[in-house]
Order: sequence, then structure tokens, then C-alpha cells
Amino acid sequence: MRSRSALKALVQDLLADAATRAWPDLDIPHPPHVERTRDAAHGDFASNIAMQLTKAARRNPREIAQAIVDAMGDDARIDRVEIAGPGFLNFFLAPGAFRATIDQAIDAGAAYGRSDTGAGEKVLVEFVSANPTGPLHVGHGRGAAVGDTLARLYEAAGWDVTREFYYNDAGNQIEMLARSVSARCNGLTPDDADWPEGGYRGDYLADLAAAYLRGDTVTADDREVTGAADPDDKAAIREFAVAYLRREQDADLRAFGVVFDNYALESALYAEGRVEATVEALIAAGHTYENDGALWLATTDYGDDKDRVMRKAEGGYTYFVPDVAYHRAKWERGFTRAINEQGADHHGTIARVRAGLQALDIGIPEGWPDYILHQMVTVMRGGEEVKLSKRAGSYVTLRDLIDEVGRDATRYFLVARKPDSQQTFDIDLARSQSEDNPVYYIQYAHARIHAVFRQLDEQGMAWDREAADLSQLTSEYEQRVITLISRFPEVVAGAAADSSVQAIPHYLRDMADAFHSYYNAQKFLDADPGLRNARLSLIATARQVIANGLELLGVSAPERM
RNA sequence: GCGCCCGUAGCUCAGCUGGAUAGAGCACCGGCCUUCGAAGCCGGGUGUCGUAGGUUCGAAUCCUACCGGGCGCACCA
Repeated sequence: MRSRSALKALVQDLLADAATRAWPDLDIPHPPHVERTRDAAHGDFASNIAMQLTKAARRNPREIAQAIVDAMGDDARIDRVEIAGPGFLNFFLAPGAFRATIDQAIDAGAAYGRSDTGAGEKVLVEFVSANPTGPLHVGHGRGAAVGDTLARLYEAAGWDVTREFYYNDAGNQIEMLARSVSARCNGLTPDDADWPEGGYRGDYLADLAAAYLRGDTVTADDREVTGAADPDDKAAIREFAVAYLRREQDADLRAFGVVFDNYALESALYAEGRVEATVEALIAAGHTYENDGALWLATTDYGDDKDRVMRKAEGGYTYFVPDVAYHRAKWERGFTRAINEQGADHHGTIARVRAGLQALDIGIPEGWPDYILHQMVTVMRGGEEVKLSKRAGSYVTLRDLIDEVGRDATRYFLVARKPDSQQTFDIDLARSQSEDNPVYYIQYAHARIHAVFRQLDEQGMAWDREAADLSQLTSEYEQRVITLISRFPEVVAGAAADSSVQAIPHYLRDMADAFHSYYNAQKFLDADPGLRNARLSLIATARQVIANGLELLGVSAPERM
């Protein structure tokens, strides 16, 4: 199922029908490959289907193309189809087909660009998943921005999305956290000789320790914890510290516009017996063995580089066992599709988690779950790398960025590059309020359209959609805006299909560019009602598309700036 | 050493899963404000797509090797 408003889908359907009629015995790809053209001389859409069929049909591509053209019925939305070059089929759409997208977009409003591809299927997007040992850093910010935008894209494509955050609240890192807090409670600082080896050094622990000693009560993830005020009660400190830092992280995420549906705790996997049950299942499935006093899983049977220890010689489980138990639970919760957005520095864990799931032998597909990995972010200010924050000490926090450049610019920049690439975050650029800064450039286009409507109102007029004569929208500026509007559903569907968040910022940049050019070239508030209302319909649609696109990024669309 | 990611204009990056002459922005130069917001617009040129092979009608895109950069390679998480 594709969005009805996507012109590309129309061309694909007509083409598939014609090809099937022309070559009933051949296996016609469905949907056939159709793309927007770069050159207007090649029409609006082009397909290489004739070239693809040469082998099977055993004819030359132009001959195949001709047969397809002959089999194609008349459609008012298609002006003509030409055969070009080695055998491309070039589709020239009727102007009315493009104009119709304006009406469709106005009718659809905030829903324009959405589709039902996902058919309501469940998908779990796990992202951020930071451990509660300190404030979120820039890398978590990239994960939050990318993960949340992915979730929004899947929702727009018709999936039933659950956003989940997983954290370890029981392991060695938390033990180290508790020791660091305990040391702070006892008046030590990281520079003292007695400071725990490898302890967390950030200033935020001083605040945490003070809150604990005061007996503050913190609420996080449906839990309420009151500080016991005993500097040596490790269990009480651990519980308080986790709740305190979770609360801080959530405050940062909320400030960033990211809200999770669910939190998964490692301790809960133990408490519910899922870890033990998973170990037993793996043993029962026959993929484990004992060696050097440890219990091993033969992950190499499933593509891992080496086998992995499950239970250490000293007794405890390695972290990857609860990880497998967690993903098994995801599967059993009915998520046949699961996306894990995480930092590329953890890519080494992918093979063993998947191997563990395969070894369970419960029908989980080999490539499940999907992973989207993001590379590191380097923060620059004044041409120099920024490495420290006051609170965290050793790294730049997400909060630092939000405070300094704002939520909108931070979110935009963190999804504007494909996650695979390392990113340089230029604070000066993100803060600048000029055309250099794509966020402001796009938001300004949106605000500018609102300004036009305010002007309309001041002149005692109103937008009358029924009076619009869209056939008067003939300038190259108008054509460009209309074409971009018609592309939006394809862009959203494409970005959702291959999880390419960066496609949305790029599209919005183009859209803003087309609008600003149009604005400067032609006056919208024309005396002729047919033309004036047509132009108002067009820019109202552009405004809607920009707002819808920014919404996918979690970036605001201001009416005034 | 092994594995994953990246290498496209001076800079930052796109490039629609193999298509037709490789695209934007920035930077640089020159123009445009009694007119819907100049946070804007218009004009001016730039490429051994890291290198070398291969696959085919056709490669920035797929395969192999190499070069350069990043990240991983625990009975840590």
C-alpha cells in the first residue's frame, strides 16, 4: 500500500499494468523501478524497466519499451510517455496532475506525507539506553535525535511504534557509581588519595551526594526513592543514585523533545527470572559447554568471531546474557520488527546478541534485530574542539548543547548527517541566525508564509480556496514549489523505508530555498482573486509541508521569529 | 593482526539500493530594500567520486586488493 498522494505510485501502477499486459509471461518487478528525473527533458519520472527485462524477454530494450508504451491505456494525469536513450521510459505528467497534489495536501493537512505502508505492524525502537552513571553526553544526543526521528518516520509510514530505553541498574558500573557517591558523602574529592580507583569524577556527584545526605526524595521511572543519608550504606546509595541520575537524564530528554513509552531495567530481567530461563534454554538447545570453570556459548556457530563466556568462573553472568534475555523478551512481546539505535562503539556486541538469539532456536530471523549505528560527534566552538563540561568533567553534555544553541538547532544538526558518518557539530554555525544556518533558513520560510497571511488579514482580505484558479500557477518558481510538494510523500516513505533520517533535513532545505526564491520573484497578494487565491493555496501548502517535515525532526515551526 | 564504518568541489555534505552531462550549501566576487519580513533574493566555477583492477549495455553506487582516517576486538558494560 502506498500513499495515494504520491505521484510516483501512480506512475508505478500504470507502468506495472502496461508491462504485465505487454509481457504476460515475464516476471515484472512490483513495484517497478521509477525515479524522479534530474533533467526536465527526460520528463517528470523515468523507468529503466525495459533495460531490466532485456535478458528475460530476449529483445532489445527499445523494442520492449515500445511494447509497454503500446499497452499503456490513456490516463488524464499522464500527458505522454517517450522512449529515450538506450530504452528509458520517460513520463511527462499533465500539469493538472501536479496541481491536484495541492488540493490533496490541503485536505490531508498534518497527515500529508503519511502512508499506511507499515499497516499498523508493531515496531520497537530502542535508543539512547544510557546507563544511569551520569548526565547524557553529545553522543547520546545524537542517538536521541536519530532514534526519535526514526520513530517519527515509522509512525508516518503507518507503523505502530514503541520507544524504549534500556539500562543497566545493577552491574559493576553502578557499583563504581555507588562507591564514588559514598566517597563524596565522606567529603572526598577526585583529587584525594583515597578516591576510589576508576571512580566517576564529575561535579554532578557532589550535588547527588548532597541530595542523598539531605534525605531528598526523587521520582523516576515510576519509582520514588528517599535518600537514606547514611554515607556508608552502599545499597541505599546505589538505589538513590540510579533514581537521581535517571531523573536528570529524563529531564534532559524532555527538554530535547524525546519521550519514551517504556523503560526496561536489567535488574528486572533477573528479578523476573528471564536471565536464568534464557541460560537454561541455551543449555537445553545444546549450544553451550564448560571450559576453565566457565560456561560458554558457541556463538561461532552463528557467525561470531569467537565463543563467548556466559557464566564466569567466579559465578556471575557476563553482560551479554541479560542482553540476550532482553531481546528474547522483545521478540516474545510480539515485536517482529525491532530497531536498535546505538553508538558505533558498541558494534562488537551485535554478532553475539544475534548469535545468542539464534542459539535459542525459537524462530527468530537471522538478521533480527536491525541496528542503526551512529558515529562520534566532535563539538567545535571558535574553531577549536570542545571537550569538557563543568558538570560532567570529561565530556560535553547534551544539556550543554541545548542550553547553548537551543533544542531546534541541536536536533536538526544531529540528524542532518547520515548516522554512519562522523560528525562535527559547529556551535557557532548552529547559533548563527542567518542563511548560513539551515534551521533558521527553513523556519524563516515557515514564519514568512505566516507573515503573508497576516498581511492578507491586515488588508481586509481572506484566503478563499474555492476561488483559487490553480491553472494560473505557471511560473518556473511555482512549478518548482509544486514539484517539491508532490515529492514530499515519496521523501517520507523513502526515508522510513531505508531509515535515512538525513533525507528530511535535505528536503526541507530545498523546499525553503524554492519558497524564498518564489517569494522574491512574485507577489502573492495579487489583485486578481483567482491568481491571488491560487498563490495563497500554494504557499499554504508549502507551509504545511514545511511544518510536517519539521515535526518529523521534532523541530518547531514558529509563526513569528 | 582481525572485524565494522567513512573517504565525492577549497570546506561541510547529498546522491532516490546500477542509469542518461555527478548535485546543494558555505567560502569568494558582483548586483538587489519608498513594494507580502533583506533572518531574504539574483548572477558568476569548481571535480583523477581515495588508488588499481573486476562484474555489464551502463559503476560514485556491486565485488576484490591496496592507501588514508575513526571505532571495536574481556571470564568490563
